[in-house]
Amino acid sequence: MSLQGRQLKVKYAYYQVADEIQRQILDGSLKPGERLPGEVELAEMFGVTRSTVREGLRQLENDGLVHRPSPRRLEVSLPQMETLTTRNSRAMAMMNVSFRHLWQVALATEPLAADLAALLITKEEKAELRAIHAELLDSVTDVDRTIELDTRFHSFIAAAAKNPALVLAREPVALLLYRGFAQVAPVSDIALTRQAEAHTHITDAICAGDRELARTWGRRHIEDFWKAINKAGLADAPAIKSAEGI
Amino acid sequence: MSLQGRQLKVKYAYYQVADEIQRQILDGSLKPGERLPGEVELAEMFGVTRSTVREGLRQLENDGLVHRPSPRRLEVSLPQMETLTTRNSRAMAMMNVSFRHLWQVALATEPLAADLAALLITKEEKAELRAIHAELLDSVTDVDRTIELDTRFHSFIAAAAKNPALVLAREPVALLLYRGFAQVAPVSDIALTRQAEAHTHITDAICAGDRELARTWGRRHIEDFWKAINKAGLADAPAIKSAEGI
DNA sequence: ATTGCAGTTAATGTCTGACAATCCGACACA
DNA sequence: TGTGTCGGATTGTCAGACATTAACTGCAAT
Repeated sequence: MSLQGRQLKVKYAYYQVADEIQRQILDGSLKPGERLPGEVELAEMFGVTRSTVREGLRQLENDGLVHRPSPRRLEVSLPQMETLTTRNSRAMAMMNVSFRHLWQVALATEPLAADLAALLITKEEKAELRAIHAELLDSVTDVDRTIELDTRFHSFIAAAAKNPALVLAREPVALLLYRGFAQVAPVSDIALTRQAEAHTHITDAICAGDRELARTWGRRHIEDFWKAINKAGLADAPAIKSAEGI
Repeated sequence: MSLQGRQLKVKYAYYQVADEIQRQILDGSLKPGERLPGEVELAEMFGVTRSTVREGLRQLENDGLVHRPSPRRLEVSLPQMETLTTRNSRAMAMMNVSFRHLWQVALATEPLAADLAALLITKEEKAELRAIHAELLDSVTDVDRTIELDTRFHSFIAAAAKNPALVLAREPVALLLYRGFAQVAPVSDIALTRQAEAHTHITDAICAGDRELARTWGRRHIEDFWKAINKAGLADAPAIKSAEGI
C-alpha cells in the first residue's frame, strides 16, 4: 500500500544536455551575459550529436536561461519578465480562470502596488505616470486603446513599486483582468467615468507620496471593477474565451 | 533621433512550426488531451525536416502545451502548475529578489488565501490540513523537514481557496520565502514556537469557517516572519544565494 | 465480451554527413 | 576613431539511416 511509484525517469540525451547546462547556470558557474561555446563544441563536450545539443538548447532558450542576441552568439541570460508573464497568462486562460478569481487576487495586489509606488516612485516616474493617465483620459472613444492604457497604467505603478516579485505575481492576473474591461464597459456606462476618477485619485495619491490614500483608492478602484463585472453577470465567467492573442 | 528600430525578426522554421501549433492550441482548434500526428507527418505537413519539427516540439513541450505520456504519444495538454511555479521561482532567484520583496507580496497573498480557504475548504481538506499541521508540530528537530511542511501547509491552504490565479501568483513567492526559514530559524529561537502557535490559530480559524480570523492570523503569521527576518538582518538580502535546487 | 499474450508495425531518439547563408572578427584603410 | 572589405566559422536546415521499443493487431483463453 505504501509502495511509492517514484517515476524512474529515463533521461533522454537532449534532456540531460539541457539539464546540465541549466544546472551550471543556476548554481552560478555560468553567469548571465557569459558566452557559451558553439554547438559543435558543446556536442563534443557532451559526447552527443549536434542535433541533440540543439534540441537541448531549444529548451533552455525557451526557458529564457540562454538567448541568442544574434544567431551566432549564444549567451546565458536572465529570464525576461515579459516571457514569464505571457506564459502565465496563457496558462490561466487555458485553465478557464474566472473573473472572480482574477479579481480576488487583484484586490490584494493592486492596492499593495499603489502603496509601495507612493513610497518609492521617482520624479521621472511621476511625470510618466501622469502622462499615461492623461493619455488614457483622451482615449475614451476607443475601447481597445483604453484597455491598453489601463493595463499600462497599473503595470507602471507596479514597476514603480520596485518589487520584481510583485510584478511577477500580479502581471499575468492584471493582463487578463483588465482585458475583461471590453466585456464590462458596454454594460456599465458609468464604468468609464468612475475608472477615470479613480485613476486620478490614485495618481495624485502616489505622486503626493500618501501611501495610505494610494492604497485606499487602489482598493476602491478594483472594487468598482467588481461591481461592473457583477452587473454584467460575468463574475464566474471565464475571463477569456480563447487564449488567442496572448 | 526618432528612428524606431523595430526588431524585424527573421522567423526560423522551427520557430514557425512551434508558433503555428501553439496558435491552434490557444485558439481552441486543438484541445487538451487531443493527440497530435507523428513527427514525420508533421514534417510533411509543414514541409520541413523531422529535425526541424523536433526542435519546434521541444519548445512546446517545454511550455507545457504538449507533452508525451510516453515517447510514442504526443498530445496537447494544459500547462502544469508545478512547471510554471518552479520556472517563476527560478527566475526570481536569479533576479536576486530580496526577503523584503517576497515578504511584501506574501503579506498580501497569504491572508487572502486563508480567508478564502475558510470560506471554501471541504471536510476532507480540513482533515488533511490538520494532518499536515500535526506533522509539522512533530518535526521540530529537523529544519529541512519543517520548511517542507511549512511550505506545504501554506500551499495547501491556497489550494483550498480554489483560486488558480492565486495559486499561481503566490506559489513562486512562497516557495522562496519559506525556504528562507533556514536562515532565520537559527537566529530567532522563538520563531519556531511562534510559528507553531500561528499555524494552530490559522488551522482552527479556517476549519471553523471564520474568514476574518483566518485572515488576521494569516497576516500575523507573516508579520512575525518579518520580525524574524529583520532580527537576522536579512531584510534586503537576496532570498536565495544560488538558484540551485529549485 | 473481456482479458492475456505474443508478433508485427511504426515512431521515436540519436547519429552521420552535408550545404548554403550569413554573421564575426580581423585586418586594412582613411 | 571610424568605415570598408574579406575569409572563416557557425548556424539553420536538410537527407538519410538505424536500434529500440511502445503501440496496435489478432488470436487464444477465460
